Amino acid sequence: MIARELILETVMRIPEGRVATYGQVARAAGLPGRARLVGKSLRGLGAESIVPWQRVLGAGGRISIPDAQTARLQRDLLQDEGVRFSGKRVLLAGQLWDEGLDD
DNA sequence: CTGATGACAGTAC
DNA sequence: AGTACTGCCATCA
Repeated sequence: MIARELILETVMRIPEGRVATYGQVARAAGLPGRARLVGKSLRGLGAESIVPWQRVLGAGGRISIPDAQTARLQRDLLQDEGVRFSGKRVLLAGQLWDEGLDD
């Protein structure tokens, strides 16, 4: 079983307008403690990817992308699908993905 | 094998 | 609120 596949598959289950943290995705993928592996798996994905990588955030709703360009893209994409921000952070309340029920 | 690194997370100050 | 430190784990020189 390839961890990267599990992670990408999990990220694709996040509905539009919802967000999740790296740690949460790792847990949902059955890989508790591999939050960093999630980031590693998403690194390299771009605007062309079918994977909604923009819905994955750091703890507390912070954008954890080192590249400012990509970080800005993530913010724009999220705001575009209706995700609300509080300054530099995403308001996780009411927008955090519920692993149990999709949508 | 050892040490450094990183789209993380939690805690402490 | 911002910085620092620790725990974590896969990857790589």
